[in-house]
Amino acid sequence: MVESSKILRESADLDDVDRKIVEELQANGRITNAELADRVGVAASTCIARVRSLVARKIITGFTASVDPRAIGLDLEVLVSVTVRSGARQRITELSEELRGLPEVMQLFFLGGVEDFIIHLAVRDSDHVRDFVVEHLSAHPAISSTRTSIVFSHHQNPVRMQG
Amino acid sequence: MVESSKILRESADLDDVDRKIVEELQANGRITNAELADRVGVAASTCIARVRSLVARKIITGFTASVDPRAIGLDLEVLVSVTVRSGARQRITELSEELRGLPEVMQLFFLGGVEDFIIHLAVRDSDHVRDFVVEHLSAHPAISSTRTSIVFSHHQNPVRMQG
DNA sequence: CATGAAATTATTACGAA
DNA sequence: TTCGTAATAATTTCATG
Repeated sequence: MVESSKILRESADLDDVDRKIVEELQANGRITNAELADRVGVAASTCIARVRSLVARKIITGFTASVDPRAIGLDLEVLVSVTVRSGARQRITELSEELRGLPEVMQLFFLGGVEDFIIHLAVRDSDHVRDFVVEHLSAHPAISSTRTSIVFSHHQNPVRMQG
Repeated sequence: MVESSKILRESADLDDVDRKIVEELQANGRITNAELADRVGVAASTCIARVRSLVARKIITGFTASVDPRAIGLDLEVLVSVTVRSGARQRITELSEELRGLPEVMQLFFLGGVEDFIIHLAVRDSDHVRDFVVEHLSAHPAISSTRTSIVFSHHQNPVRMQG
């Protein structure tokens, strides 16, 4: 089925206009359509159709405001590495769902390797970390061990085209 | 200086309207101001002033489109843990600046603990990971060791109020 | 600070190329 | 698909409470 795999790749293929739109919207997701159209060099009506197509094709998965955790009293970020008890691996999915719902959890990486998860937390202080780990991790029957590291700084980049 | 520390905290303090705006804009950063005002229950002119204040106070640090790396041919995500050579710790800052500029790097966590960094990469395939590690990490004089883990899945949550 | 109203801009269907 | 246009809708300034 060479055809269908080619079609699948083509459907995600971005031309120069799409690429520029994606770049601009990653840098400023609240830019007006008119301004975006100007920057990209197409008509406003073309631009809005392109943006909708990018969203419909799930190339753009959403638009979000970035919030500084420190600005709302969450002064401490940590990464917690978690190892799941062998024989409880089938419970990883339900555990991950549970963790995702907790307000402290900013990110969850489900991994292959020695560690099964890494949890990125934003919390008030070190007492809050301890409470989180005790309540949601140490006590959990599927969890074998955890390791907590302080995050001194954290940078997030836009997704960039490569190759 | 009880006063000044109180003032600092107050300046970041959000009332119910601010909290609702932050929540809505994290869920949909491209919502119109009119719609946002409706949802929050204030006049459009009030709403836009609140949003600007949140941005001016750096509570909202930006607005971005979320892009699916797989949709643009970056089919593999990995975390690379990096340990810096003791005696080269003062070079961590410059190394981090260098890494941030690379297109593969989506996130960079600068840590306290056994590992000094964790790098979150989006790449084409395993050859691409190997090339990245060889070119930018193994060869670097400040780097002592690296460990790479495949990311099976990755979830990102909005920042949520706590307490 | 918040609001409503007025003026300015932006969004968006749609017809034509 | 792209564009220009025209109607609709949103944004933003500002005077007033």
